[in-house]
Amino acid sequence: MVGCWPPIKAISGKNPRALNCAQRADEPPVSPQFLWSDWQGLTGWQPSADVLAETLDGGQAFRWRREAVTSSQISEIWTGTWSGQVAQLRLNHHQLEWRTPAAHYAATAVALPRYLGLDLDHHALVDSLPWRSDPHLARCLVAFPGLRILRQPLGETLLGFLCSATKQIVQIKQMVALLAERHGAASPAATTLPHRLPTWTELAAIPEIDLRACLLGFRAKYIHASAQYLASHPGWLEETEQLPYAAAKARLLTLPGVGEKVADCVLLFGAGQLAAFPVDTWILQSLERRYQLTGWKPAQIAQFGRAHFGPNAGLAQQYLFSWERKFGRHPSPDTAAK
DNA sequence: TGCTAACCTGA
DNA sequence: CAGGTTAGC
Repeated sequence: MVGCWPPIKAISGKNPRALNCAQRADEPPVSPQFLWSDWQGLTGWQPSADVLAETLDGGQAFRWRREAVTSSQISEIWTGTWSGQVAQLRLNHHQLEWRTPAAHYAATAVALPRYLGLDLDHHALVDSLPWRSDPHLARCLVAFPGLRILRQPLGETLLGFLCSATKQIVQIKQMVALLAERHGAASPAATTLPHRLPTWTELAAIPEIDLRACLLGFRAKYIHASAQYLASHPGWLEETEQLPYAAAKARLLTLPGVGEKVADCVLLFGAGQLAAFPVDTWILQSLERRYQLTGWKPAQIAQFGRAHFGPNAGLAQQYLFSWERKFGRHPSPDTAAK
């Protein structure tokens, strides 16, 4: 079973900022009260509900949860966590708003925009893609306006994608939720908030059998072995993060369980390396169907992707990926247009 | 820059 | 069968 966060009770009501509001005597002492900050507007990004969902829950990250809200004009709230941060996001009349446990406000106010990639000139990045000469790419860009590449912590991203082999997003989310719940530190703000993911040092101390108990299957062996390596090489991930794309990828590929696809995902979503072009089955399918690259092998597709889409190929990849998942479920002999 | 099966588990 | 990697032809 996966734990039930975020706590529904904690979401209700208005801004619980009244610090002088004494805790009621009939409230259970087992649920330590914490205060959410006021909702704050986020500038620099105005995604639709669909694009917000695709960004948070489209396979880049595995620790965001959507909750339906019935009692107001807001239809849903996303709760996510990374590093020591917990944040909620909502769309209020096209305005993206966020809040965090009040005690974390200052840190999250800095960390959230970076996590969402809002410190980058997204328009310029998209404009650098060859959409003028590529009608399918142009169609993908229009279909998901403002879709972002997240900038997640490298170590957590690595863990998530070590879980990802032949698994769907829901299952990966379940694995990392179990890892966090059973082996990660509780949030200092409240027991009802999601735990952190275990650090690689913590993971190294977990017997493989206990990892398997988190539904990891054969992936437990890879995570266990990678954890042994990382625990005995302090600073290895931090150094990897500083390297240029090719060198960083070569290093990641030495970890057990990390192949081409996982390495590129980790670098794209966990290190801001927009040159990384992960080739999974969706991208294989996309380039085969939309670019007539029938029969090309993953390595060839990757080479084509980097050459055709350029230094920000990873951004293009995310649009193609999202489009294929949403619209490409069944083959369509579409735009053979050149 | 070959190719294929085995690897765990459950939506 | 699933958003892959690895061992072993």
